[in-house]
Amino acid sequence: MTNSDLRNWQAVQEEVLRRIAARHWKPGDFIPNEEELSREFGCARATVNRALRGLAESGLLDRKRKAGTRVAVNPVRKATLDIPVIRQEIEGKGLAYRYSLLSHDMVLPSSEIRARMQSHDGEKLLHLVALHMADGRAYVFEDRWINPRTIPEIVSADFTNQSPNEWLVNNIPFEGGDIGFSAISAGEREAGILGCGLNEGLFVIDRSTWTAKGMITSVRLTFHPGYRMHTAI
Amino acid sequence: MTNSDLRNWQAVQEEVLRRIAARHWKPGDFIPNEEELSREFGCARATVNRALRGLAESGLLDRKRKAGTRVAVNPVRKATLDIPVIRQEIEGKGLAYRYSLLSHDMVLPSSEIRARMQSHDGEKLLHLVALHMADGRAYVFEDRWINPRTIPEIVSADFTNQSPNEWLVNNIPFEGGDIGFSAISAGEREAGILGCGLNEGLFVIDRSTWTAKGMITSVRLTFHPGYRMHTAI
DNA sequence: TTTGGTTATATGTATAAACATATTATTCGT
DNA sequence: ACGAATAATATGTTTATACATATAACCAAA
Repeated sequence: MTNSDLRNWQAVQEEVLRRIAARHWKPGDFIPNEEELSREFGCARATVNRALRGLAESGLLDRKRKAGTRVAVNPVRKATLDIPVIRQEIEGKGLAYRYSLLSHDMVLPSSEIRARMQSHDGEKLLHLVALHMADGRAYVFEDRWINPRTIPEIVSADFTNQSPNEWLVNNIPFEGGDIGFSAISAGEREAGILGCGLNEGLFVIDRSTWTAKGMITSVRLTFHPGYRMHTAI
Repeated sequence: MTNSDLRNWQAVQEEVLRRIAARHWKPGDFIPNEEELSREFGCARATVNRALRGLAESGLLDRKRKAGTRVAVNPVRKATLDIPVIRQEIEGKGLAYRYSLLSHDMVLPSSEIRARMQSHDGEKLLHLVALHMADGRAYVFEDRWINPRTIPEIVSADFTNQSPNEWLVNNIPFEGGDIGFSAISAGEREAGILGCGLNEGLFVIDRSTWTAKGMITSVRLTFHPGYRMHTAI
């Protein structure tokens, strides 16, 4: 019954997964400790550790020092999604990418944007609006605020051939950020830019990124109707 | 200039990150190999490996055997999102959870659903519709198809006190799945169930999960207007 | 020039051994 | 009975060493 030569961490991981799936180890149960498992599987404890650490990272196991390892009671599954540069996403689908800059101003932001960008009172920010097209059809538009205090180079950047999205990705490594996903109903502005009907449901991504020096940028990406973001678990 | 005692993998990781952020190592550049770095940092190669592997997993480095390690040219950032059970998501926000089952039938699926569920021709599937409420207000509704061939226990399950979502999470460990995120515009049905206006933009999650035995379930979660899914990177 | 096999090399993995650290369990003093 | 000090223990990490594996680079034969 017990396999006696699981000598690599992938095999150990699969066996543990199998036992969880077979409900041999049920949610909430403690599983044997690393040392016992390593003896059972005939491998080193480090190998078991590697396998279990992976499962804990993906939320399937809960581990605590001294307490032990247990099967997660409520498997909060973690999905990882790739966030590519828009041009690559479009070209990756085999479509022709085109981009146009719709506006480019230094303006005083609304209080909401000012708060999100942690900008000073009365400080102007760079506001960019750009449209990304796939095979000539509107794909997503990018409404972006950038803080020139954090990124002085931005004022001399040329966005005629490269989108702000791509410029930033290529030039400014960021250290952290947060992303929100939501849906809106197309208003006059969105319908006009994307060329879709009023009130169509549109997928929206809001993203803010920063470095140690401060807030870099905050952007809203509003996608064409029917857009679907996809991932596997 | 060179730090001489980065003896744990977190410190190594931070130093590598710092050099990338400082553009000392630019996108596309090869970085020194593990052995060189371990000498520079005064630690074991395994420690460097641990640090770099983590950065590669999060998409910041590209590693290939023999070729070496380079800073990712187009940092496809990976965001991980937690997918909790709906009850927990609601209770986690400090709101009162309630749930009601709107319908519960064995029916012949549409061809689209039949394809997605990989069900046989003429085979009936379990169709469930349930509404999840937070503080008495519609939060999300769950439109779910389940294959009783894969999950025979499902036909005798009682969904009066436990939602299909929670029943499945607690009883059927799954092995794989895929998730799609999109937006729709509220039609009659959605507006009726969620109690929102017609044409409001609604956030939608489509998820299918399976085990080795076959397709388990396919569900569409349609959220209330204004819902926002959130994550950090 | 192309094809195919060989070699060198960087990452990937496994191992034992030791120590670190968090946290539970126990014991002891009051 | 209660809280504080202490021991026990499971995971976490580091190390040196060895071997595995993918593959870039090179070289030779067609």
